[in-house]
Amino acid sequence: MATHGARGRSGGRPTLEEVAARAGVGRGTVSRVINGSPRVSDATRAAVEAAVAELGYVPNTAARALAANRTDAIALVVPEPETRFFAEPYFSDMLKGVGAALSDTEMQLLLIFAGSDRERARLAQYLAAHRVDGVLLVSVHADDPLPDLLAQLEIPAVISGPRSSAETLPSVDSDNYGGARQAVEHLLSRGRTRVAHITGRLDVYGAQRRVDGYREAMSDAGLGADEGMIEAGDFTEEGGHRAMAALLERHPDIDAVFAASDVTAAGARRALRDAGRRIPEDVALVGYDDSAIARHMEPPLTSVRQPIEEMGRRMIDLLLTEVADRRPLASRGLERRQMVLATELVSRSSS
Amino acid sequence: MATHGARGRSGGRPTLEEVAARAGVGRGTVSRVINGSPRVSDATRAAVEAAVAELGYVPNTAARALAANRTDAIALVVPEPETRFFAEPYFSDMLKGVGAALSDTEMQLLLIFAGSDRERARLAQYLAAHRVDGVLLVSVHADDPLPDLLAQLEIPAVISGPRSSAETLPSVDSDNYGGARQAVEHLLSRGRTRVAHITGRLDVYGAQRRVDGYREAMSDAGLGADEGMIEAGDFTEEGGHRAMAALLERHPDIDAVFAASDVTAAGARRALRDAGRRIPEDVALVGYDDSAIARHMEPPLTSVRQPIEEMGRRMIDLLLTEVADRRPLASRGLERRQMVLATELVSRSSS
DNA sequence: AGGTAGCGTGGGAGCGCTCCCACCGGTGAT
DNA sequence: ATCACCGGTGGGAGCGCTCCCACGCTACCT
Repeated sequence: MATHGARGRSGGRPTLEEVAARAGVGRGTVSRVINGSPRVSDATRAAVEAAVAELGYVPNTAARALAANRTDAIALVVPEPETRFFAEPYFSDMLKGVGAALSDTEMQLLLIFAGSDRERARLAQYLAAHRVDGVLLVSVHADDPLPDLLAQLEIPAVISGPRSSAETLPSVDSDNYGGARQAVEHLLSRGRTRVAHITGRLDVYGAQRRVDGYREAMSDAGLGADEGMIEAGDFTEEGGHRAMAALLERHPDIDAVFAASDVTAAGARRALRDAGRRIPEDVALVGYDDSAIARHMEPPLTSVRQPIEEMGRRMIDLLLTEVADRRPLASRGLERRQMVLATELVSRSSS
Repeated sequence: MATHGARGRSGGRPTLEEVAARAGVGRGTVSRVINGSPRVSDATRAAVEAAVAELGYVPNTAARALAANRTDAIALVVPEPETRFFAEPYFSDMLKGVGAALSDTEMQLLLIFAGSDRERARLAQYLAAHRVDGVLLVSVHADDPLPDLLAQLEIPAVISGPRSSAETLPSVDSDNYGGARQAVEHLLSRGRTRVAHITGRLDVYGAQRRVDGYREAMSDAGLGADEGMIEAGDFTEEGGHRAMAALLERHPDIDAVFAASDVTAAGARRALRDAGRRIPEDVALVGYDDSAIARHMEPPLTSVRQPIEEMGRRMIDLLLTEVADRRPLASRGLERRQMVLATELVSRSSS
């Protein structure tokens, strides 16, 4: 490595100081221009901008981070193995929204997977080093220690699905309860009466809310709550298959199924086929997520669409607010920092 | 924001200096321990490590980056829109290998998409700010300006597929030529004689090499080079469908197809079905990549497997070497920095 | 006229680390 | 005994920036 003194000065990247000299102003002024402070005269600003352009000046991020005690980076933390991340369109949509919201910002987005214990330990170290200004948390389970760690480190965070109705972190979610109702009411409006539900992982709050929506839509329609019509799945295809098989065994006369995810619905479909049931003639099927799977299934799957991209965008908005508030220790608190977005039923031929 | 003087000292994160005081040694010694220098006595090392543990010291990355002029981060740059990244298992496998190779390192991996012009401009700015120590380039087209930019900025880089036979950057690739030969020879050994080829995007060097492999395997078998049996695809399903339809029109007697990717093969399969051809009875089909698609196709698709995870791992090895070499300006140069890994044919019922 | 805002500005101090030089004491060679 | 040497160590200088205080100046008050 080059010796300390020999670096800089000649050849290397230009520094703030050099820009200042070139523009004939002081360091402070250049810094103000770079950071868009309004307290600079137009003439000075122009001179500085010219010097910046001539020298091809690019601020040194490390120096800025050190002096200002911020990193201009936020992390999207996915407490799942890579595999699931890529398998589920949920994440890629979310990423798209997040990317879009960030694209006219100086913020850098980091994608961090924390599926294994080892990765989680690494993440903890990473956060302890305050290498990001804020964290976006997706798909967090009820007992995850991550939110507490973040709170303790005083790192702003926004969570996608609240962990419970008493979530303390700012959150953005879709209306799981309402979405489930939409699905069930749709099936009922089609004349179905024996509607079963395959749930998601029940340690995910959103999955519980879908169960709530199912239950209440059924009882509102005067169709008592037969708990035998509810079977636990886990958001996987295999789980959907298993659950559907169990349901058919208990209630061979089922005429409709609301599955908590499209992948689950795909598993259910397989079990229905195995049992010789036709879709939708014998059994109508509705999924959740409106993913690519839904469109390509045979028959195409009716599904509840969540505005995932939009959720990503809103999460960024919330997080950036949190990060900015951090500085003047604002009167934070009771403003509504929980956001719920509406879902939409996409009707296809499976129902 | 807290005033400058008031930060640190009390309450905040412990600094090197505080650890030094606690351990009763100098700053330099703590730094040496943190960085694993051998020039520290065992007793001193133990004392420092104890102090680090007691204080919960975590080095300040920004300060380190500023002082040492390195970032301890590398970027995986994907010059494609997010969509393709998620659609193709290639990338997720690569990411897995890269992640594995990096997991026992201090290096942080950044994932950067540069599909749009806007994103590319952002990336250029990012690289100009030297925010990463090195770059991993995947799926680069022949005319991409990125490699030149990296060279100009003197940022070490490793490329996955070479851009041409004269690639100057260190690269890791699978044996596209050999893989294509494997595929064709497999088809020939099954008694097929009218073997067509649907290519990938021909501005990708690897796709060209597959064509070469196809051509030479055919002519080595004494089956002249009928250029009409080659049709250009573009790695997409739609392209595969179109190409297959064109081939069938020209040569209705085709009895085998080697497609340059599994996705392409999926498109070809659809066109074959449309034309009433049975697979493999009428036409045998071989793909490339051995992705999930291959396993789930009907019938399951014979495919050429590239050791993508392994490639990711090797790329990291090469890149870390480059990054390290940078420091003592080593005798770089003629050592072999192009790496080619063998492929493997996975035989299934489509052929 | 003197007083007093307030804008636009320059530059000192400091962020927490790495690098390097100087220094210490104990070896082994002379 | 003298000296060069070397492993082990302390701490100064500096990385490039932000923050803030202080300063000059103009414009407006009384």
